[in-house]
Amino acid sequence: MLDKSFDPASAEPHLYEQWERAGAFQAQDDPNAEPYCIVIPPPNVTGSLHMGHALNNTLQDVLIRFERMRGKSVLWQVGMDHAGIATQMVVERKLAEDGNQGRRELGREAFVKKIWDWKAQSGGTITKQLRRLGASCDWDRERFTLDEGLSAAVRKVFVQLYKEGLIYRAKRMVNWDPHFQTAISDLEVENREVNGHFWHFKYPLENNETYEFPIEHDDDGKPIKWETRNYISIATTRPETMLGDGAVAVHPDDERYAPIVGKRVLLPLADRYIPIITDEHPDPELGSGAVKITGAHDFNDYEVAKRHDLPMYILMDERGCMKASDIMPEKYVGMDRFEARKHVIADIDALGLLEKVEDKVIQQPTGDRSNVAIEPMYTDQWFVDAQKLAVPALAAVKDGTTKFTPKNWENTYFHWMENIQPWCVSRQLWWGHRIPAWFGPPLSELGLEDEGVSVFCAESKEEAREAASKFYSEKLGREIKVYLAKSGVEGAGPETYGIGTENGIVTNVLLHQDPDVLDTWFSSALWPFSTLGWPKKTPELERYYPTNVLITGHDIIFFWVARMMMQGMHFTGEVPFPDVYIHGLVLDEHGKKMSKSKGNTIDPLDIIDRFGADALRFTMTISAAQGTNIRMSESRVEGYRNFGTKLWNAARFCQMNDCVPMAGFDPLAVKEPLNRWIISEAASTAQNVTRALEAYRFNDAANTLYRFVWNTYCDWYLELIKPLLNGEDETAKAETRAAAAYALDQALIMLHPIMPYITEKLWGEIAKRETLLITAPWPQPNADLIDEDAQAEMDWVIRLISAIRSVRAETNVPAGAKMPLVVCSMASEMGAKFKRHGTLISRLARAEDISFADTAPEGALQTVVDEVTYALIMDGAVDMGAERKRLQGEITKTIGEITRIEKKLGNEKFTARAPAAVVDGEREKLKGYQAQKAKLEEALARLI
RNA sequence: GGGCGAUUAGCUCAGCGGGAGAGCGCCUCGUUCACACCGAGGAGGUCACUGGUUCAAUCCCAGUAUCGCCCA
Repeated sequence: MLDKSFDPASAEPHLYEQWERAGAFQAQDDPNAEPYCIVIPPPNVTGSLHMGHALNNTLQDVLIRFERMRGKSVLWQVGMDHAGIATQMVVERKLAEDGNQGRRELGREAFVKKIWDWKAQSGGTITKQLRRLGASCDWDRERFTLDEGLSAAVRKVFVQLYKEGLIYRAKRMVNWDPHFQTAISDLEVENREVNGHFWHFKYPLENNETYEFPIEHDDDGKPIKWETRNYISIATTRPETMLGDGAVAVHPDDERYAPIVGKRVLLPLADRYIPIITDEHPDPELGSGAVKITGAHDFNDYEVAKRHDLPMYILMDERGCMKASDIMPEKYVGMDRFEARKHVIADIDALGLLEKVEDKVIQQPTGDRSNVAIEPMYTDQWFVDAQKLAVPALAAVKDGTTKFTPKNWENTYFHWMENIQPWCVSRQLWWGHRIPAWFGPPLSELGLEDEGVSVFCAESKEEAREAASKFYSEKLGREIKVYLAKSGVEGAGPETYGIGTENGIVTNVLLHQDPDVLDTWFSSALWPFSTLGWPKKTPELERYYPTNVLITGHDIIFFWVARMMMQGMHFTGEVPFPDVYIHGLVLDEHGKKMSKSKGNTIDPLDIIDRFGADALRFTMTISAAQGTNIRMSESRVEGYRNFGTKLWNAARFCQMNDCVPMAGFDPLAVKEPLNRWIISEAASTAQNVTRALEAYRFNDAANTLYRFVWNTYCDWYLELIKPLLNGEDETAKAETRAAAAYALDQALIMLHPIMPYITEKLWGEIAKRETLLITAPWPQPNADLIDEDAQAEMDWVIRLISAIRSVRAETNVPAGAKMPLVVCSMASEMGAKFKRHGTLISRLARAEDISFADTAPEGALQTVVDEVTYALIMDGAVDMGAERKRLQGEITKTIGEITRIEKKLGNEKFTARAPAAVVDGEREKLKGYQAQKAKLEEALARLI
């Protein structure tokens, strides 16, 4: 006997173990089974389960379990990424908390070892949490982006792209994070609105020259008043960068400055002269129309500086502190950039050159992890030529090889891909894939004529050494030995090479590997094929690539989807997946993004603890309507927990009534209309759920099941079979028991992908089974199981019972009172129907002594169903006022319908142009309503 | 400034060219042995606004308003 309700806390771990022990999560070997594969969006090794993961992984698991039950050979490829910045940050913080040496004191090797130690101990929390959610991924194939296999894939990709010219090293503007002291990509920068200032400075003209500057204009915009100026006015939101100005630019059409274009101004504080140039970049309408150009510290200025060949003065070091150089005034050296800002402003003011200060809301580029202001910096970095890789990736979505669901996200993808920028992939971190590039001495250092660095990209040290040896030997015309510097040397870089001489002749060189690592997303981009074994031609790669669908949130379309598309197509020649399903975000009850700083996060594990994983999963699934975000509310989860309990109790009822699955039960051989009906309902539910899941319509699938279980099976079927089970007809009883068990099984099977725990538990509890539910076969579509006659008949029974209950309730008949029922029809068909269903109508509607007559007796309660009047005879006082009001209300409603349809049918254009089926349908409806109205009016007339 | 989305019952949301739906909440009644994490019945909506297309618009199109997200 089942307990009164399901206890998730005690049952879930056991069930999960059972699945794992049975090897249910591993793909089958059956070569005839169709393969089905999803790769998990790899969570961070530092991560822990949040609502976004809960949604994302629930949807994946729903599909995975669904396809597994459909008999496919299913692989849910699981794993984590190493999350370069985040992990390094976590471990550095931990070292500091524990009072250990810092990263730099420890040195690279020791520090990286500490991270691995940390990973072994505390990393991967999320994988345990995914198990609690019920995720049926193949843990035996778990991968990590820093695994040897995946790292080999990274090296191969890097080297090949380098050889193809699609990866290059260049000095360019990048987003520099002064906190983490690394470059980051555009995508890792958030533009946040902050209250800042606009400082207006005067830059005096050389030799105290002057010009006439218009200060008043007439209505046509013509200048009418001028003043004599010996300076040009510029405005900036970052005053400290003025120390690195290379020019002042004005728009070529800006006549105000025409007289001074080509002249020079004195850059205050720096005491340098810089030219006034013209460029399209300055907007004459904005500020003074003149713009200072700091080529090495601003993206726009950088473009201007390049166009005009202006010098790029690098002002700061990696921490964002002013750095000693030829152009840096001594007093600012070593100051933090914000400290320097204060001093620059004060010093300009002291010179009388501070014109004014405005308050201004500015877009502050901010590191998404560090939360510090990002500094545009001119540095050497590695870049991927994303523009070229984007071409096929873009085409694949345009031509439908890969489809997004919902489709509108394709626009986002297109827009980004069409405007894609070079991707900065080098990071000045220690945790990640070390860039497989080795630097040697430039040829200029070896007495040969050549500019630039000598770099050797190779998949291994040996290959790098070989390539370098060949290179130098050929160039110098003699055998040159190549040595590799020990890795982990602090401060090493491209300039750290060595030249060995014997007797003044170069005989050997020392190479040094690039100290930087690659962006984590560089390895994540390879995930769909690197996890399957690429570059090796493994059976898994052969079988499961391209994968079937990628499920993710829209926030990483750029970060990940686009990059997987690019790398996948470039290296495998195929798209990584034909479908991309983009789900919404999980928001709090008030529609706000959840965030730790807001304190509005809901912990999925807490929800699981309180309501069970199934309730959380059902909530996620039924809320996942395409194109919508999910507002998470506890009452919703509670409601679906209740749904589980409802299912549980239905099973309990079955158990109490010996409704156990019968071997060899043939649903097609069933006789009782009631049973034919529930089988038919189950079949159409199967059809609808299958279609919904195939189309990623998760909410439809869940809704269909909810209604089938609660509204059809529990509310009606189980109630309707009670009289039968208590009856005398043993044949009918046996059939009903088997049918009830069959329909329950169908519900368990179909609910399993969404609510795996409770369904598996019931599956095992209510009968001896040959297999676990997780591997039970999904219902095959079978049109023969749909019985429209049975559906129509039971629909009538239900509507009749509802109508009688409604009359009783509205006329305040005591709930327990039994009333004689008079069916006002002498049709033989009606008699037959009541012969079949009279007993259960009696029981469920609390009617007795069913009789047939031409007309209703006086003073009875009446209701009309399908044009037949049913009279309930009251014993004692009837609330006739209530009854009159009720009938009058129904008549009014019916007249409303009649009027509406008559108006429609009265429209000649409607009857002429609307499809015949629609017109006929309307005529039928009209007839029905008219008959009903007549019956209702008769009924009203019969009331005293 | 550009793009995308939302506006439907008190709340949270589905639906989407031919009779307005669900869950929660609310009101009334009910502990008859699956379930009070329940059952029965009920109230509640000019489907944001303005135009247009159509025989027919909550649904398609255009515009307006408000809100949200993304990009610059």
